[in-house]
Amino acid sequence: MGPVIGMTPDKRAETPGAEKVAGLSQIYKMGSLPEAVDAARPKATLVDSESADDELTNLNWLHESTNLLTNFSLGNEGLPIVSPLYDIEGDDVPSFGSSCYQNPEKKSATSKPPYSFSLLIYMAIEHSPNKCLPVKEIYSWILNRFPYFATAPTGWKNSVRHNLSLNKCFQKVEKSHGKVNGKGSLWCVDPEYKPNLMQALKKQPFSSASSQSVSLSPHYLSSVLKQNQVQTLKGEKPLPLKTALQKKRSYGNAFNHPSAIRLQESDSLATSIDPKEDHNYSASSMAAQRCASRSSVSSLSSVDEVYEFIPKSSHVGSDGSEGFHSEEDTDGDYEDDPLGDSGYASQACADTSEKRQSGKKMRKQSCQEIDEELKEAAGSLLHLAGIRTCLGSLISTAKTQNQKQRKK
DNA sequence: TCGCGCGTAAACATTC
DNA sequence: AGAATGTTTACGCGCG
Repeated sequence: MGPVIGMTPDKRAETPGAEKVAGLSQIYKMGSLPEAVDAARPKATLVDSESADDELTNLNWLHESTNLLTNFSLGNEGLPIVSPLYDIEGDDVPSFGSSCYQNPEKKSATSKPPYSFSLLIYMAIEHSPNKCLPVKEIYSWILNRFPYFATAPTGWKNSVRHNLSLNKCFQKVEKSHGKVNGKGSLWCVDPEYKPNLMQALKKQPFSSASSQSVSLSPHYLSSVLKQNQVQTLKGEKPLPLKTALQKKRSYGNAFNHPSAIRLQESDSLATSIDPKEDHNYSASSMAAQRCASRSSVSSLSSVDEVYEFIPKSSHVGSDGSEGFHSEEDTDGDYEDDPLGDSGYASQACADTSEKRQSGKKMRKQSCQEIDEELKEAAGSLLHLAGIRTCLGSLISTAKTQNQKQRKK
């Protein structure tokens, strides 16, 4: 697929699937623009905290970070999602000049879409409310968006499946334990690879090139908190949160985004990568850091918290013994789909309330996790504070006793 | 020229 | 049994 020039975000009215997806844009409007979230929220808090910089050892920074974490515990609304959806929906992207962003999808009614299958799949999945789709719905989305495929040879479906299987960006999620209705699994985008996909999308000549800024994940902040804790334990002055964050941020994306590591250190990394393993979007470089960085994934989509991914290398039995289940049963999402083929997307519109509820559940869950981390961090700090107080009182007691003894 | 990303085709296995 | 789905392999093409 070669690059195709031009694309306008507002092609809803022109494509069959437009109405369906238009509803989804509402969901995305729940979230702020990536930069807005990333920059505005945390930074605003940090600026407020400036006055506390002189009191490095007090717990103010914890409160500040609590505020930060609260901001990030709201689920997708607070997440710095950088998504092609912004590109496509376009509603929230003021930076699009129509001059550089015409309508390739419109064009693609008769010609091939400007996206690779990987990106098409990515977009399809990202458009889904739950950020995961069965193959069939991926087909549907692509067909709706790119009528080209309606007349194209059926081989493209094979290519889609081929991409899903081969591309490490995509992870399979078991639909449900029962699997009563429908075959196959749901496919999600591995959050670790989202930056890579975004990068790939940005490489499209018409892409929005929305900036990819470092996001502050709860885990990331937590790590800052813990680092400060350690410093406190060591008797060192912990850095004010603001400073600590800036320090970590100074490592740029490399700190948080494996993809960014590749982008910035591609040379060094590329040489250490087994090309065989490195399929799309430098998969192995990502995989290498996956275990370690899983907890610091910056783009915590709802899917991240709800599903565990099925490793592609492992052939998991249908019983899912080694496989993964959604903590929340996805049956409600896909099974008993009365709409058949067009099903998921349109159903998504109809089931918005259900989705919202499940979204709330997810957010609740993530909130709880974050709360637990916060509690843990706060607990440790309080513990330290307690120890300090005890030590202080012990020392003062000892001093007074010494003085008394001397007087005697 | 070579490596890489990508598209395509095909064979095969699994599941429903 | 047949269709849908998932996996794997192979090959060719374009690009840097």
